[in-house]
Amino acid sequence: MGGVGTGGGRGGVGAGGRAAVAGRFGNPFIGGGGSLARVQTVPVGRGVGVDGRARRPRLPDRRPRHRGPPRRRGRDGRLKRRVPAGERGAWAGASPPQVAEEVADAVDVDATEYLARVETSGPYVNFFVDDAYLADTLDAARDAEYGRLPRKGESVVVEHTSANPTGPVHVGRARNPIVGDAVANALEYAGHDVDRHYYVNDAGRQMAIFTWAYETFDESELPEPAREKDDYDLVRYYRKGNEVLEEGDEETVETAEAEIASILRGLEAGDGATYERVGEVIDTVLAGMEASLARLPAEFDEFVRETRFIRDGSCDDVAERLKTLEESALEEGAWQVDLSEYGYEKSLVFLRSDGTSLYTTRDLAHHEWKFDNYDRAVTVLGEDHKLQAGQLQAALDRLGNDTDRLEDLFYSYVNLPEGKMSTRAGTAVNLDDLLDEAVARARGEVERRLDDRIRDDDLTEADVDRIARQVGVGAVRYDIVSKQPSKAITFEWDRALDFEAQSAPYVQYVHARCCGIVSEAGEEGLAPDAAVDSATLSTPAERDLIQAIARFPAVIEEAAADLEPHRVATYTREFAETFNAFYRECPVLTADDEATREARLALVAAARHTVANALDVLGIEAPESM
RNA sequence: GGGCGUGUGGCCAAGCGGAUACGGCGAGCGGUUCCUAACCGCUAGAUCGCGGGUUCGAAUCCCGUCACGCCCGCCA
Repeated sequence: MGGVGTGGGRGGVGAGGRAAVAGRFGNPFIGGGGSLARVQTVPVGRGVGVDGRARRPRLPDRRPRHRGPPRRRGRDGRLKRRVPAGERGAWAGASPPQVAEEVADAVDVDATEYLARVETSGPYVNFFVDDAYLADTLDAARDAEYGRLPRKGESVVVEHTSANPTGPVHVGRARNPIVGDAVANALEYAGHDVDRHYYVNDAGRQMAIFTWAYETFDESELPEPAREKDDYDLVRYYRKGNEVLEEGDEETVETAEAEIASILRGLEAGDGATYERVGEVIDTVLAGMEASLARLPAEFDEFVRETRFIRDGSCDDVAERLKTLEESALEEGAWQVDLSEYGYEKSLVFLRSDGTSLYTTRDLAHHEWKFDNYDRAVTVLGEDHKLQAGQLQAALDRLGNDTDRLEDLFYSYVNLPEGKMSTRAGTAVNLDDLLDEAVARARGEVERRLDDRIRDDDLTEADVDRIARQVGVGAVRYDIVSKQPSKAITFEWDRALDFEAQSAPYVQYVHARCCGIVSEAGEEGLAPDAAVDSATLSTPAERDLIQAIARFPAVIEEAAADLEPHRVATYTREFAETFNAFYRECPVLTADDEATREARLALVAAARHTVANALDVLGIEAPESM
């Protein structure tokens, strides 16, 4: 069991270990790596030594397990950390309660910066923070950038989506851009230098089919496009092409296959004219897909083309190096490498008998290029790519790369109740349609609520548009990003577009409430930046809210380190619940005395920054009114 | 057949070695002269797929089993 207070996972710790250290407890901007570093949420007994000073645990060899917030809080509203004492190890033989006592006794509260007291409760050791911790949290969250961790000086490339440019982006794959974008955001917030890449498969058979079909069929043979957009226009050729290949007569198929093969050979040979033909199709479709993804919004720093690695010779280089391996062999004219030492039964073919490369061969060159340009590489992939990704990693390792720098994040596909979505078969729900429907339904909600609106802020038509878009798109993203990627999702309109609790609007509403309070305060000449005595904030609801704010940087750190953006979504939901309790119980502008008004206003401002940035990580807009 | 993943109240779902399993939807009841009710409170509903095991302690780890999904191409 690891020490919770220390960095743990591969995310590393910030300068001086401050970020992660204080982060487990809450806030990386406060604490200075001092006292909080000694506060641990650790089952005592394993790995944590209580020496004379009893405050410096060993670094864990595994990632910490106790990451969550304290579920229970002290009646006084102070932070309690549960520390179950037990397991075997240093205290073998001692009962958990005894160990807890020893640990509690060994902690010198006076020597810490933020600890008020330490208590035991059966096998648990609870640590309580003092007012200084709350005050410093409030202070740190005054910054609109609250939650952004210190720069780590480490570059990461996040490759996501990378859907073949065969047609409009559909919902079956929508998890990829949404999760990928959120992971990239989380890494950025955690202090990494992030680039977002879309890897374009422009060298495969699919694209050759597409190009042949585009050049062969006439528009008059095709149905009307579903939408006046280039990707919808061109996908008709792709579908028609596949249909002919599957159902056409022998002669037609033969001719087509000859043309397709010639296109593939042209690409492999680096033939300029072929590149131009294929490029025209790809550029057109990709531009359409890019526009759809931008609505999420998911944007990319670079579209990396597969053919690039053929043209620059690096794919050949990889193949040549693979050939020299002991495990490689020429079988029936095709080169393959035996990866059984990595647990893969079947050999990986890296050169066809006609000498052309395969997808994985090019991807090997692609990844070595990533290693040359970045410290780490993260790839978001559908679960059907697991085997291929594993073989890729094994081959990369065999070629002498440090594959610890490579991490994959897999997600299950979104399916329809009646089965899979397919571009080719045209059975998919397109992302554009989902977003349109989401915005339309959101608009309906906005208009329905317009009548019984208490707030007198006269929403304009533009405001209604804005809110409908923010809420509609946000709901779609939240629905997807809030779930563990490994779990399968069955797409149902009503479920995906539920604006009730536990959805984006629920959280967005909290932000709008914060903004409403701050702006109204401004009208009364009250700014949220007065010096605040945190002792003024003494009710449980206020304390809980400060603690929720304090947790945010740790949530970022963990979501980034573990590539689990859904944790940020869970956090936003819990945060919203905590804020709403505060909202219900603690009037801000109408508070009894001036000191309370100012202190609560500062708290609202801090909450606003927190929820705005948490939503930002998820790629969801934070409306100032709704 | 083998590999990987998933299985938590009627439905969705968090938690993934620790204190009475977080929430939502749906069901029932209640709350708005007061900073936005896209909100809040209360009630009912869970042998955490099933069977073993490890542990002071298991939804969480191990073994087995069942169900569902994905994968096992000189496709991508």
